[in-house]
Amino acid sequence: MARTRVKLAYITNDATRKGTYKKRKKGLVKKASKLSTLCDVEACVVIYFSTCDSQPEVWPSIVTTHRMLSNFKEMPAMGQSNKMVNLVKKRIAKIEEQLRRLRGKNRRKELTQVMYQNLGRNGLNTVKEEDLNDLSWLIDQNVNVIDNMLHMRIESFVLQEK
Amino acid sequence: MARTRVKLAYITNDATRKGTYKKRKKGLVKKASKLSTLCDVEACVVIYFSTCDSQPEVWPSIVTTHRMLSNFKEMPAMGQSNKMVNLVKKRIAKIEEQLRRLRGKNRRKELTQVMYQNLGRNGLNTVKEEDLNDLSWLIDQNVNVIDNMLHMRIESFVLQEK
DNA sequence: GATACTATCTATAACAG
DNA sequence: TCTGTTATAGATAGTAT
Repeated sequence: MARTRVKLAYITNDATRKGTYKKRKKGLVKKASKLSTLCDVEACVVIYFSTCDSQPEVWPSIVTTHRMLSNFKEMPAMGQSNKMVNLVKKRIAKIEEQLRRLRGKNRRKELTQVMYQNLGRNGLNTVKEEDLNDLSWLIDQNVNVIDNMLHMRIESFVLQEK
Repeated sequence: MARTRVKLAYITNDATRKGTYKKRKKGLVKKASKLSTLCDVEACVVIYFSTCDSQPEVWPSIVTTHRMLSNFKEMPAMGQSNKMVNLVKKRIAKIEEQLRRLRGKNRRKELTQVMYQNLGRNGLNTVKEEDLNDLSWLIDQNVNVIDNMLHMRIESFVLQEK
C-alpha cells in the first residue's frame, strides 16, 4: 500500500515476505486495539504459520477469566443477571467453537490414521497405536460430555432470558 | 482517520460508535485477510461485546479440522512427520489456552457463587444450585482429564522431535 | 439503518544507511 | 537484518441521501 500497489498474492521472496509480515502484523494489532478502545469491545487476533513449528502469535496476551470476573463483580447489581447470562453464553460459544474444530466428521479416524502412518514411517516408536486411539477417543468422549451438559443444563435457562 | 482525527477513546454517541464499529471491523478483517494471503499464515479475528448478548463475531468462518487435515495429507512425505508434530503442538496450545481461561485460580468457586447469587436475586429458579455446581465441577473434571492425558501421552514424544 | 462520497488520516512498499 | 524515511496506497470520519 505504498510506493507501489502490491499484488494480492503470496510473496515468494523470503526477506520481503518477512518484512511485510512484521509490518502488517503490527498494523493489524494496532487496528484491533483501536477498535477495542473506540467501541468498547474485546478483540483478539491469532496468527499462526502452517509451515512453521512456532506457536501461534496472539494479541492481546491471554484475557484471563479472573479479570473478566473482577469486572463482572464491579457492575451495578441491576445489570448483573443479564451480564451473567451473557457470560455463560460466551463460555458456551467458545467451547462450541472448539468442539467444531476438534470433532468434524471422521476427524478421529483420520487423525489417528495419519498420525500413526507417520509415526510408523519415522520410527517414533515410543507412542503406541493404542495410545493414539485412546487419546482421540478420550478427547471425543470428554468433549461430548461437556457438550451434552451444556445443552441440557444451561441452554434452557439462557433462552428464558430472551 | 479521515475528515478529522478521532481521539482514541470510547465513542459515547451510539450511532457514531456503531458506524465506526462496522467500518473498522470490515477494515480489520480485510487486513487480516490480506496478511493471510501475502504471507501464507492462518489468521483469525474474534470480536465480542462485553455489554451485549450477541455471540462473538469471528473471521474467517470456522477453519475446519477437515480442511487442515486435507492440506496436511497433500504435503510431500518428507516433511510430514515434522508437520504432524506441529499439528499436535498446535492442538495442545489451543486446548491449553482454553484451560487457562476455564480454570484460573478459584474460578469454579467464584463463578458458581456469583451465578447463584444473581440467579437467586432475579428469580430464575429453574436452575438449582446443584446444577451449577455439577456443571462447573464437570467441566473442570473433564478439562483436567484431557489436560492430564495430553501431558502424559503426547508431550513426551513431541519433545523428542526437538 | 444502509449506502455513497470524498477529504483527510493512517499504513506501508520501496529504499537508504 | 534492523531502523528510519517518504511517497503512495488504503482506510475511514463526517456528511448527505
